[in-house]
Amino acid sequence: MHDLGAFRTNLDAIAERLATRGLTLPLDEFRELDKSRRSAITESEQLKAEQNNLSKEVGRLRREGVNTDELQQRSRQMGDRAAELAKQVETVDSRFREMLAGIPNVPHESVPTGKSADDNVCVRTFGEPAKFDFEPQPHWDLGPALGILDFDRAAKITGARFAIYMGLGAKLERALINFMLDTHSNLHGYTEVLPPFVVNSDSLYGTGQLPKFAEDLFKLEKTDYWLIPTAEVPVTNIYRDETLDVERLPVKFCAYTPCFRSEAGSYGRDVRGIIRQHQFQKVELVKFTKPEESYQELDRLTDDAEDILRRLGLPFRTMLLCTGDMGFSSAKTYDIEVWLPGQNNFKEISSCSNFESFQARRANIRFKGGKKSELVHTLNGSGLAVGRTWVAIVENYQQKDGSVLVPEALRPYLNAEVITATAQLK
RNA sequence: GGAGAGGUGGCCGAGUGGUUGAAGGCGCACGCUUGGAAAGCGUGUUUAGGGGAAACUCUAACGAGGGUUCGAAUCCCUCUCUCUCCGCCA
Repeated sequence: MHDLGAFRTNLDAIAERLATRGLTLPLDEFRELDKSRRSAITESEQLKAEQNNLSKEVGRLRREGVNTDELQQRSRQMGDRAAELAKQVETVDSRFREMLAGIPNVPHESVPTGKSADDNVCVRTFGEPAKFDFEPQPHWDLGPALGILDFDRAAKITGARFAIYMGLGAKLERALINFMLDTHSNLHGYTEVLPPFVVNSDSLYGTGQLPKFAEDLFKLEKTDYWLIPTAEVPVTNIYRDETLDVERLPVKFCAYTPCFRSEAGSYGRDVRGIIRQHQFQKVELVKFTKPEESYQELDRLTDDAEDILRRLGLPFRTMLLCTGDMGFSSAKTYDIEVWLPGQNNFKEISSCSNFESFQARRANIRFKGGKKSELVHTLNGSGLAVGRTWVAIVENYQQKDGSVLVPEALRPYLNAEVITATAQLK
């Protein structure tokens, strides 16, 4: 959500920046709406002020025993007209807010202009794609063969885009969660939180999923509850409608949660394997910072996420997203893409964004140092998507016989050095 | 799920339908006082929106939303949240 005042005064400059996202603002309509909104407000408030005065007059006269029938009637008529106008204000105002709420964040000046993912800029790489003296298999072949992944039975108990992890497959997922949480909380200074996995509409509005992206979410019937699509929602909303003491900033949280996404509109994309599931696990990093520190904190957050991949010895590249490829609420985003030999390609495993005050304004999260309170900047990034990390390990550490070597850093968590075929699934 | 109690400013806590945006207290800020501090005294201390260069001014907000009334923190209805007891339950 944009700031109305700033939006109004810098309309042309903002429109220009938004154009780089491929968005054309209806400037005339906006100005027209703004004008009618303000004149409606002025008119109805003036009327209301008059009516308030009349009411006071009535009160005074009645205490003196004067008959006020006529005055009361006038006041009533005035009140009715004021209410009518107030309704008009409400109509214009809600149309205005709707419009404002539907406008994405303005890209930071350091974001490259571009139309699609093709225009993203690689800012660094780590490691070299491993060379195999055999044909590396995709995880959807390796997993079932090892008896650690079962798609068919998952489809039976639930449906498409669900999976069962078995044996060391399940343990690997759990080991990764623990490894990531330990690394972030013990080494990177994040406070671990375990939030609700179900949230209300206000929270989704606060982080920007609602009202625009309801179709991407699962809603619980007959309630105002939704399954979270990411830990970003409950964790960012921890401080909704609160003012933090400036001394506490930056606040850094890491959280493990399952995530649920309807994946409406992604039919045919990543249909094989566990790359794109309705339910997946993620460890998320969330920060609340002072405005002047948010970009430095974004770089650190991205580095914290990358650190997980470095420790696991997984090759990756970090992409700075161009204006056309960024998410709705973001002002700047880095995607970390891990190398997947089974698909001979890089695949997004983390998305680290600075939302500046865009979410904070919607969620009303402030900080106070001096006299005046100010909106915080919010940031988040995956640290990392656990399912895709699982895939990266299985595919990068696969051996000729179909077994999977366990990365050094993970062995204390898994109590195994190699994942070999077992008869877990039959 | 059943029964009861309650949601007022940063906090505590008043509030007979009518100059109550809200007494009083605490806290906080500034000033006076002091060698310095404490105490004391004085002033100030919500947010959002409209108008204004500014001083300032108007509107709205006492959990949320409706209603009654010339006028609602105060009366009525619905919802919601918190607490206590009972039931059920991991």
